[in-house]
Amino acid sequence: MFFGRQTVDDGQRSMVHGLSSVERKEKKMAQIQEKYQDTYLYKIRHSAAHVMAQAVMEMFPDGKPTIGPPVENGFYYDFDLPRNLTPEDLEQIEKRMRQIVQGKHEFKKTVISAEEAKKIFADQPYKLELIEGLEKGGTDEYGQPLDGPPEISIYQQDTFTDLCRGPHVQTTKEIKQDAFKLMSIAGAYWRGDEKNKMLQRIYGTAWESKDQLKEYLHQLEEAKKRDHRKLGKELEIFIFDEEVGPGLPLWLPNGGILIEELEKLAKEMEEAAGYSRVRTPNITKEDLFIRSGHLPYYAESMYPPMELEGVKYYIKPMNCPMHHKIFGSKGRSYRELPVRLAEYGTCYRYEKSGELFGLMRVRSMQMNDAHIYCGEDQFEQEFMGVIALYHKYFELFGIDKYVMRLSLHAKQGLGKKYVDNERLWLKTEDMVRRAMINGDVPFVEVADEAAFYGPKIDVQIWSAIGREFSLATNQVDFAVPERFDLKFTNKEGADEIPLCIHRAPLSTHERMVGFLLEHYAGNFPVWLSPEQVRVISITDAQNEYAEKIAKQLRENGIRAHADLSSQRMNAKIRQAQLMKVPYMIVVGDNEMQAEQVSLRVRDGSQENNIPLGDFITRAKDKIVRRASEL
RNA sequence: GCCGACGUAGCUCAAUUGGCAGAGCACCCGCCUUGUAAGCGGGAGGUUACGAGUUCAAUUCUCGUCGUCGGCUCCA
Repeated sequence: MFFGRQTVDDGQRSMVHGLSSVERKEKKMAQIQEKYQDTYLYKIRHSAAHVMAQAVMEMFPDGKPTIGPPVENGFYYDFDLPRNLTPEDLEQIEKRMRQIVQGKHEFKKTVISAEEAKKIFADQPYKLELIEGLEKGGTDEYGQPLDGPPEISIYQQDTFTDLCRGPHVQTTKEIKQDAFKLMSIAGAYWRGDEKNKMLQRIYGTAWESKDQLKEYLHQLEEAKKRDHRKLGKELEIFIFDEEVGPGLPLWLPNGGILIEELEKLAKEMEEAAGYSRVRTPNITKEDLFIRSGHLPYYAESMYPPMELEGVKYYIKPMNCPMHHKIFGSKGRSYRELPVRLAEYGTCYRYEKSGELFGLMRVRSMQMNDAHIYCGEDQFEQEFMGVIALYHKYFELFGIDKYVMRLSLHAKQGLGKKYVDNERLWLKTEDMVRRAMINGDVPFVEVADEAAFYGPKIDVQIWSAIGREFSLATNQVDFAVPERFDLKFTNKEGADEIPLCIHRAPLSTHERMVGFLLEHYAGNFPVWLSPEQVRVISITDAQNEYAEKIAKQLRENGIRAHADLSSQRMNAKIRQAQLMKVPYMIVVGDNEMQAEQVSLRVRDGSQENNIPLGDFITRAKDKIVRRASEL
């Protein structure tokens, strides 16, 4: 299991659906997520956060504590402190925490009134703000919305008192002094709002035993090995260059192959699913984005316009408006619906500098985009057709660690973040919800995550180091087609506005390749491997034979190179293994005389003296089937 | 964008309190001709990210710029 930090305390604003008859991983994940708050581990972590707060407040009596919840794998606490923390401070705090937990101090809960609470925390402005939230009943102590006014309680251990609803362990001694560790210092905005003051956050991890902690730290080390940024460099997939610019990846030849293979896959699948391919320009007049309504919502993350002869042009951050133009370029009958327009569109988004993250978050991207225009009666079938496509891809890649998230609007965002039409929001959200339930696809609902023009299903995945991303997306658009005056003639001969489904099952090339690198830890299946076969000669007496074999493989559509260097065979094999080449063909005098080859597979197994023709048949079969096995 | 840390050869990393910038791998040359994860020797490779400042002297200290990383915010 591997959750993003963000998802853990989402308990109140998310709901889980369609779990009854399905045995997928999401079910387990969702259940674990729901139950986390009832676990002993949760109490340990919550209590460790309080102990940490005590240690920090002893060090900085003038500091102001804010909130400190458990999160996945650990806990954090945010403070407003007179000076910035250093790594040395962290050591001190950790040392002091060990003393405190040894003290076997009891966690004592006291239920109090808002008035009493305000007295106790009179000199703690952040706590007062939380108490007011509790009093009004609008939000809990973490700022999450609540249904009614909750009971207000405090927890005390040793010298430290915190506003808290618990639960906690009995005494500090239950936090094993060798089973927790402070991990990092970070900045975090008060209440997660960038307009607020930036606080100092300390992240820690805590477990039931020393061994569990050790295991967790080991897992972190292992995860770093499959970080796509590290693998991307080692396997020569992509680079970033300072002079080219941040977030603008350069694809090396090996990366180019991955992209070509993904694109080939998408084209095959989309053709089979009845899509038509279109091509659209990378820049467009400002007018297009004014009409689409993107500009007010998106301007900040768009590259600034270039002005020529008094006309402003933007680099496109998305393809939809162009596809809308294609749909609207002629009269449409209900008979030709649904119209499915697909394009691997290249887009540019000016993500803030601090948001960039390897290939997972970039500024130039090639999107597996398509827009489906359909009537309302066709919606469910089309929407579920897209979900089916997702499942086909995920099965092919063996992706099972994901959550489908129904991203909804939030009432307070209407007219700001979201198109101001509550009726259509509720209607389309319900359409998606019903489609998912009818299709028996498990999903979670999360408020305030929709696109500005409609609800969507996002497929959430986690990078090797645990950061959460939307990989694929399937969105409903009930607003923009109207703005483009899109229509079709229905059976009754009247004009009707189509619904639009935006979808990107294979995400962007950037995020998909980043994800796949981590997913396979660089061990791509044969069809995706940039180099499928490396032919290794044992001495240079076989070089000519090796080259002949490589040529023959290439003529059969297999990506093969011969390693004719004068190194020892062992070194050549090592290099091929490090580059994670699935097949190594080894040829020495024996093979050359018998006109055969010896095969070493990436997993270490070997088969000696087989006819080349047999190997070619086998390799081609794996490639054509896009087999996951070697 | 915000808080913090970091930036040394193509890559991974060294360099005691400021005192001539090093190693392994990769690369080039030579030797070796080898049976399933590193054969041996030699050579070349650096304006220590960039720009200022302090100092007799700066990779080392200070400031700025750029970039990367851990988070926050935001997101395909």
